Amino acid sequence: MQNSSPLQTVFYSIEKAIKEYRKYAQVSILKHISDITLDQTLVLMILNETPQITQKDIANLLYKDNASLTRIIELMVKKGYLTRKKNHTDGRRSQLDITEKGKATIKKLSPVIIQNRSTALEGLSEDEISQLDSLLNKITSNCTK
Amino acid sequence: MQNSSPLQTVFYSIEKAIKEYRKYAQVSILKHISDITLDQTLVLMILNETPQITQKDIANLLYKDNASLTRIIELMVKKGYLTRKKNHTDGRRSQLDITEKGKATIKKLSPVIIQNRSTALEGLSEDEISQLDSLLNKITSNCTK
DNA sequence: TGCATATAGTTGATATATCAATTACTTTTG
DNA sequence: CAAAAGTAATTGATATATCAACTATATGCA
Repeated sequence: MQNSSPLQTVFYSIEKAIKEYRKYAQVSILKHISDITLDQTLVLMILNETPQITQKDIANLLYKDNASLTRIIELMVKKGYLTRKKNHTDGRRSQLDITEKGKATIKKLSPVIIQNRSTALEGLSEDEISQLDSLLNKITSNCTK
Repeated sequence: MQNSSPLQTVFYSIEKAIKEYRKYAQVSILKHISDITLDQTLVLMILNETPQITQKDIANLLYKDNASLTRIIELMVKKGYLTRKKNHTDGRRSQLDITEKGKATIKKLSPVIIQNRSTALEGLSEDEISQLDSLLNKITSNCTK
């Protein structure tokens, strides 16, 4: 890795892989629902599994900034996927609830997401996937300590 | 991989790794130069190696949209890292030239970028890095065909 | 209790991502 | 050569990323 060229490093491969996956996933989502993004879909799925979760924790799960989450949620409320009100026991929190439209969307898109992932991982064995995961986690940990 | 949970997939590890790397790299760049981003630095380095390159090709190298590149270049011109004029032989192209400020920046930041990468890859063998690369490329190829 | 500190979320400013439409120019081809 | 097709870059619109400052509320501890 003593290549001083700005390119040809594994970081470009990482960028490329995640961008192509996101692009592919977005296109495949849009074949079913025309006004939702991949991230918004993931927010729906997370809320569906963990209804009491805070925006902060959703942000952490998706590796997003709180500010980004605020705006993503805003759009989702505006488009009728969610409602937002204050939490009774803790006035700082928002209580996010999935609307009927949101529920229908989850039903429609969950299998799409699963299918996308499995397409993207075609030809990789379980061992390879777990090694990939572990190598990536090493990089993450090198960058965060 | 038959987990229907939106989380716990390798895609999150990919996102996380690249985001943490970019964050780490950006912080380390800002210790040396206060008004430049990682992407802008990479544009400088690419231009330095390939002075005649088009914006389109820079965009392809960095996996960015042409529109993004236009705006990144705009900011770099505004901040005095580059100049832009029309190419004589092909009027559609821009001729981008690195200013003295840009050259000084490359000199200062090239070793920083290399150091960042090597820190991020600490503890990974060459074999592991090339396996990581190859697994990521499989994902990319699954998503693009 | 009462203040310091911590936490959840918002807002502003700026940078980037993405798609579609458009401009300006070039190349191809009939 | 002229029209058609292709290419490089820009622009507009919208979504997201990121940092810093801020608001509102909650909690810890003297």
